[in-house]
Amino acid sequence: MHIGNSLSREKERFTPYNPPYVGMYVCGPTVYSNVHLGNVRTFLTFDIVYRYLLHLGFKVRYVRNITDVGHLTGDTDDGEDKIGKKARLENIEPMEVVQRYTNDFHDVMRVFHILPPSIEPTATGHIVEQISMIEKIIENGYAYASNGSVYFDVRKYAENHNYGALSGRRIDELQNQTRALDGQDEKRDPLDFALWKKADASHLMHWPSPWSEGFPGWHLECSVMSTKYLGKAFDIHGGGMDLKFPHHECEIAQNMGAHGPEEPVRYWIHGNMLTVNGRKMSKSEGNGFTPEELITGNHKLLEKGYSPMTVRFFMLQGHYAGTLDFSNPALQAAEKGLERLMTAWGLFGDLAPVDGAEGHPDVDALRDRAYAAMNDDFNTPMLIAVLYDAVKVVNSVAGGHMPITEEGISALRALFDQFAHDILGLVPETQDGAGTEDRSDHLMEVLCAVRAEAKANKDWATADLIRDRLGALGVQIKDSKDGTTWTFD
RNA sequence: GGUCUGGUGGCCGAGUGGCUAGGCUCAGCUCUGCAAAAGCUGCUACAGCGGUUCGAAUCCGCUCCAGACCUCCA
Repeated sequence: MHIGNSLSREKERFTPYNPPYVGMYVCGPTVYSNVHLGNVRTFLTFDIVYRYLLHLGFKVRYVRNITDVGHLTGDTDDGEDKIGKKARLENIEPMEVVQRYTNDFHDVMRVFHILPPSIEPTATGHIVEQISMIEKIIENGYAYASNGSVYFDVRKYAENHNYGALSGRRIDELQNQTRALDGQDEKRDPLDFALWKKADASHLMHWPSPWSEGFPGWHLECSVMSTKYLGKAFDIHGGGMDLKFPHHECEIAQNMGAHGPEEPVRYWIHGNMLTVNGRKMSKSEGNGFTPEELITGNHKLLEKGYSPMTVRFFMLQGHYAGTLDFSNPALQAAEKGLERLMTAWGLFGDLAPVDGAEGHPDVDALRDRAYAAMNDDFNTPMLIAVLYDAVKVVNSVAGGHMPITEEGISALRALFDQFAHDILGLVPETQDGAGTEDRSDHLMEVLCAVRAEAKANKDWATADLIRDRLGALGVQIKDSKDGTTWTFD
């Protein structure tokens, strides 16, 4: 298997440090507002990585954090904690903010069938560890305290480390660009970043430390929690493209500043952005959808509602490393495509072997291509193309156009179960009121029997009446040689 | 300005130095009482200009265009 490593900018063969164990860390959300679809895309990307590694038999420890403190609204010293700000605005405790949006995040993950990680640590749960990591970095000479805050000494670090290796930035160029920023009096150098910030009187979230009553810096929690649960050097670190700099660059610096020269992460994976009309989806642009808006279609940029599975499928039709543009025609195409895939998948129930000397489908070849697609940097669009070839096979067999053996059918079924279900996480969307399904199926059988009787008598008026009236209710009738089937909207 | 992505047929979106991606749309055919579904067929693209090559959309250079990051953002 090969992974596109953003550290080397090349596809590299995946070899874990300690097989069959794999450690994977993904930067989770900051829980101060609702997640939008752009966030969902990133977590979906790593859901696929996680699922595929599990499918291959790896024992994966998947750590995805919740950032519940520490990120400021701006770079200046008077910048306010986002969570604190929200708490002030809504007149509630910061931890209420955190809880509310953590719950929301979990709900959204569930709606999109994104598996929960093995460990979901929070920044506030690791204040002690963060303080001790700062102490280590100071001990090693890469950080200094100043007026109750602690800063990472980027210049000092860069003397014997390659700061900027991940993002391709050169320190001298960064220097030029940062010079203009203000509110940096405490720093020795504008490039330095905070490990600990002294809290001013208005700050709601603060903890005691050797330096001041304050709160941890922006990038520290991920270094601390990845080290704690995955070790000083682990296999995969993921996150959105927009975290590459400065967040991940700082993480590397903190890890190496604290623990020594070993690269903390072997494979960096960055998911690309979701765009809307060519623009990055973000909260400030007002072009982000919440899942609710998406499902109901209640948003000015949406022509109609789209189901979570449609969106999941749509996102998987593009490769994670490229940007993906969110548009109504593209969503509608995905909706139809998914329906065709699901319909074929549902046909397995009544698929029977068909005799024939020649023209048997080569299911082994399909499976090989499916693995080849996933092994090539989790190429889900290519996998989906393979699945569509399998759809054609299923439909041909179902239509009696193609011979197949009993083994062929079960191999085909396994292909769908493993790749569409286990790996892509696609499941048929449940109709409202699952408990009523049996009864409505029985009712449909009755109606179809009546209609078959009418058709046998060439009473087309009655047959069409039944079909049209059911169609108006959202039930599609499809006749074939072997009988009649139906689908619900 | 720097760093980094990308520009593919009507739309979305893969990929590869030479051989059909796939989905959606559209047209035709088969099947069918009609319809739908399904199957088959067609619409054959790779920003522009140079270069390397027997051969490039795929490699190299330049140009143009778009986007992201460089301040919090998945």
